[in-house]
Amino acid sequence: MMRLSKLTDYAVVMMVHMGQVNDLSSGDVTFTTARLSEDTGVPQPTVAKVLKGLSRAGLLRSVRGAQGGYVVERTADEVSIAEIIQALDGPIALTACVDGADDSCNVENLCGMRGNWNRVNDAIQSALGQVTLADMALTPMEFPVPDVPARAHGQSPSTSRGA
Amino acid sequence: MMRLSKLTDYAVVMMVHMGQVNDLSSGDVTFTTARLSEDTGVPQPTVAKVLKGLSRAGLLRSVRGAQGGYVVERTADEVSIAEIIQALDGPIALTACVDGADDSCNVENLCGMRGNWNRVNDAIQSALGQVTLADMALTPMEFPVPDVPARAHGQSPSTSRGA
DNA sequence: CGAAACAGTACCAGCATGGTCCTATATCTA
DNA sequence: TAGATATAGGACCATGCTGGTACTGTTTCG
Repeated sequence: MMRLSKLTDYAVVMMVHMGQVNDLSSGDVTFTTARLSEDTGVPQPTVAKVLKGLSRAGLLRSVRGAQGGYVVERTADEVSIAEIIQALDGPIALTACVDGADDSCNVENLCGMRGNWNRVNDAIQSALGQVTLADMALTPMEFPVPDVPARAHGQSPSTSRGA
Repeated sequence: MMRLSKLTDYAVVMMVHMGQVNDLSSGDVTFTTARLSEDTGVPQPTVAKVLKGLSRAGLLRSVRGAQGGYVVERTADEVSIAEIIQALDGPIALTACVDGADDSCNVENLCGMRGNWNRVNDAIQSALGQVTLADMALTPMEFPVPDVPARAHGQSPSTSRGA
């Protein structure tokens, strides 16, 4: 469930990547979509689409023209996952019964309790808001997840294609 | 983003409804899909599909044969939104890079940090786990949302077709 | 034995997502 | 100034998933 879009996934990856490169160069590196495409393996047009969204949301600054590209505006610990998600997938809303829902809610019988979804959304929003890019950049493999498929509630990092 | 499936939405509505009816009758009422369809306005086959999932997950008990139907197994405050979501939409996993992803992750370059999505998922899981059906059943209309379309981040209880 | 009601599966339509392409615009360099 | 570079913005199409339906089987009551 709640499979967030690939675009968002890419976005996080790219933001983390840019942050890391930026760190090494200790300066504001300008990334072209071409370079990011190489670095990540994501096709160039798609990279463009992702970065466009991020830039529109203010997470990146775009520099047009020759020698142009994208520049990160904030450090990794200043950007939350929630922001990235919202930048690409729109507002965090769990139910389909959001404002635009003209005729979705004509099933009056089952509405009436719908407003309470807000609190669910808030909970999620807050949860996502607490995870920053810096968290996502933490040591890739050095996790307390041995190769034993612990599976608390599903899903181990990479192994588990066995199923 | 993260639009959870309608099925899940229906599920929550039905669970809440059954809980309320159960409360009034102070007993274990047996609900047929036909009745729930009437009560909620959701087409019968769809109701069946939803309840089947819930029953398979152990949230409901099914009684086959004549006079059969579905019976709620737990009270509203014992069932979390997370459980319902998982019952219908599968495990709560935000990224597409979950276990079954054989070739999604062959873009090795961008993987390596993917494991960290787990913590995000955990955060969400925990957030959703704290909201119970009882919470969702709270006073439908008595919310600090007047009839002015305030729309903080969308969605007012029942009005909203006005748009 | 027949009716009622769930179980399971297969099937189809609609729609959002993901990805591509094209054109316009801005900037740098020669 | 002219050309090259690179983003901005939007349109466009294909794929896959979701939502919904129908059909058949199985269980239980009367």
